[in-house]
Amino acid sequence: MPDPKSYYVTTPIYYVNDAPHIGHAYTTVAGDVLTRWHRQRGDQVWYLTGTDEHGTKVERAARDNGVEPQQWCDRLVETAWRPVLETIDAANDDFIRTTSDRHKRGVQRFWTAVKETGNVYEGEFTGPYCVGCEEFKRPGDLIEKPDGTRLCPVHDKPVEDISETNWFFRLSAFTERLLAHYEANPNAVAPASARNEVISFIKQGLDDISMSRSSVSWGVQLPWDSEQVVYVWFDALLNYLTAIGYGAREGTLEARRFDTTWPADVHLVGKDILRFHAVYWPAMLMAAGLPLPKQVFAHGWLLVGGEKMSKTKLTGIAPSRIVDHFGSDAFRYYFLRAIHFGQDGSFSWEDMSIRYTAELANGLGNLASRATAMVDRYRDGVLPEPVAYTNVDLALQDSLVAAVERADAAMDRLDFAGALEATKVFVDEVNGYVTEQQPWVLAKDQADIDRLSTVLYVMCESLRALAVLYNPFMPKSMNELWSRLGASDGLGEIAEQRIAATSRWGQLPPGSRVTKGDPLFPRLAEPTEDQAS
RNA sequence: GGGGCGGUAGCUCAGUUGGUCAGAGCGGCAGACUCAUAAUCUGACAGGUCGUGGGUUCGAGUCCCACUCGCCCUACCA
Repeated sequence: MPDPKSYYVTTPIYYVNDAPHIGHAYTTVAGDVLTRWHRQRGDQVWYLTGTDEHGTKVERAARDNGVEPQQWCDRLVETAWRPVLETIDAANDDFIRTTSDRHKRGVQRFWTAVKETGNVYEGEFTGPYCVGCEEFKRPGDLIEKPDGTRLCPVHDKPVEDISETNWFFRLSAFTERLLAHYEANPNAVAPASARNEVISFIKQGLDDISMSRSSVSWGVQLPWDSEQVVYVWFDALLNYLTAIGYGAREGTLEARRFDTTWPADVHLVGKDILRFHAVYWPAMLMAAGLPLPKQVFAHGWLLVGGEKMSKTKLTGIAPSRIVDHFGSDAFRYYFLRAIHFGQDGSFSWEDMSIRYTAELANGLGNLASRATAMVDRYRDGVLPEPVAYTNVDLALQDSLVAAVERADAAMDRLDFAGALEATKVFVDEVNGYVTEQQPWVLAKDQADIDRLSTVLYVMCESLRALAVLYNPFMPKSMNELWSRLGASDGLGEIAEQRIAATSRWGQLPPGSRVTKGDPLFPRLAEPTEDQAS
C-alpha cells in the first residue's frame, strides 16, 4: 500500500543576514498552527522551514567580520535563527539550509535537468551597476536626477550600465501555461488580492530571466559553467524540493519522502516575495516537469506605528521581547487573532496587552479557573457525572457543534482569525452559561445536588473541547489545561485528539481528577516604556 | 511610468453573489452577580451622511467612472 500523501507546508527560508523579527516569527507561527491543526485532523503532515544563506550580502558581511562565509552562516543559524523556533514553540519537521550538501546537490540536479529541456540558454544581461556596492541595482531604487543621470541610493554616485554573460531561464515560454494554470486553479494563489496581482503581472507578458551570476562567488556553482553561480532566488526556491529528497536515488528513504510529500499544499510567503513563488517558481517546476504547489498564500505585513518593520528604521522587534513578557502561547494567539491572515496588521504593545487581558486572562483563563475551582471546592476535585441535561445544556452543546464547524471551515481558508473568533464565541457562551446557572447557588441547597453535578460537568466538558480546539494555537497552556482537567487518563494526549470528534459530547470521563492551579494566563502588568520602546 | 490593495462607530477591524448590512470586539455609560485571575453576565444603552464626487438600479459600503489619501510590487528584507 502506498504511503499517504503528507500535507506539506513551508515557510520562506529566511535570509540569514537579517535579524529575526516578529514578522519572520509570524509566518512560522502561522505554518506551525496550520500543521498542528492538520495533525489533529489526522493528516500526515510535513512542516519545513529553514535559511537562505547565499549571496553577496552574506559574503560581504562575513568578510567584514573576518570569517569565512560558511562560518558566518553557521553562527547566525545557531545563535539567531534556530533559537527563534524554540522561542515561538514551532514544531517543524525539518530545517533546510541552502549551504547544506543535500540542497546544493539538488539545485545542481534540478538546473541540469532543466537545461536539458532547452529552457536554459546563454545570454547577455545588462543593468545598472554600482561599483561601490559591487552589485546590480534595481532601476526603481535609483535616484533619478533632472539631467537624467541615475545615482545609487547608498553611495549617491552614478551607476553605469554593465553587461555580463549569464545563463537565462526561458520564463517567457510559460506565460500561457501559467495563465491557464491560475484560471483552472483559482485557489492556487490566495488571497484574492494576491491572485489578482499575479495574474495581471503575468498578463503583461513575461521576459526571460537571468538565472546565474558571474559577479557573485558565494552560491551554488552551475554544473556546466564553473565561472557562474545560481542566482540566489533560483537557488533558494528549490529548498522546497531539496529538503524532501528531490533527486534522490530511487528506492531510498529520501526518494520515498519526496514521492509522498511533493507537491506542497501551502507555501506561506510574505507578499513581497509573492512574484517569485507564484510566477517564477511554478514556471521552473513546469520546466522540470514537476507538479505545481497547490497553493501559495501571501500574508500581509506587521506594521509598527503604521509602518512596515524594517531593520534600517530599527522598528524590527525580536520575538523574544514579546515572548518574554506574554509567553509563546499568547504570542501565537495574538498575531493570528488580531490580524486577518493575508492583510496587513498593526502591532502595538497596548493592543496586545488589551487583547491578552480580555480574551486570554479574563475570558478563557478565568473560565478555566472558575470551573476547576468549583469542582475542587464542591466535589473535592472529582468530576461528577451529569444527571439530566436541560434545554440550556443542550443549546450549549449545539453551540459547540457550530463552533467546531466554523473553526474547521475557517482553517481550510487559512482564516486563523475566523477560527479563533468562532472558538472565542463559545468561550463567551460558556462563561454566560456559568453566570446564569449559578452553580454557587446550587451548591447551597442539597436539593440541587444533581443539577450542580450536571452544570459542573458541562463546564469541564466544554473546557475539554476548548483545549482541543485551542491546542494548535497554544500548545503549552492547553496541555496544562488538559492535565488540570485530568483528561489524559481517559482520553490520552491532547495532541492526539481529533478535530472532527471535538464536538461529540461526553468524552471527559466522570471521576476524572480535576485540579485547580495558578492562572493559565495571569494578568500582567502593563509593559514598561523600556519594553515598549 | 505600469500593476495591485486599502480608506466602515473614539480605537482595531467584519461585512459571500447589490435589497433588516449599518455590524463585532475593545473603550464609555447603566444594571445584575460573587464561583473565578477586582474576573463574569445583561442592556430592545450611547456612538458612523460606510474617503470625495458622479453614474447604473425600484434599491449600493456592496457594481461602473473620476478624484483624493495611505500602503505594496516592478530581478535577493516575513
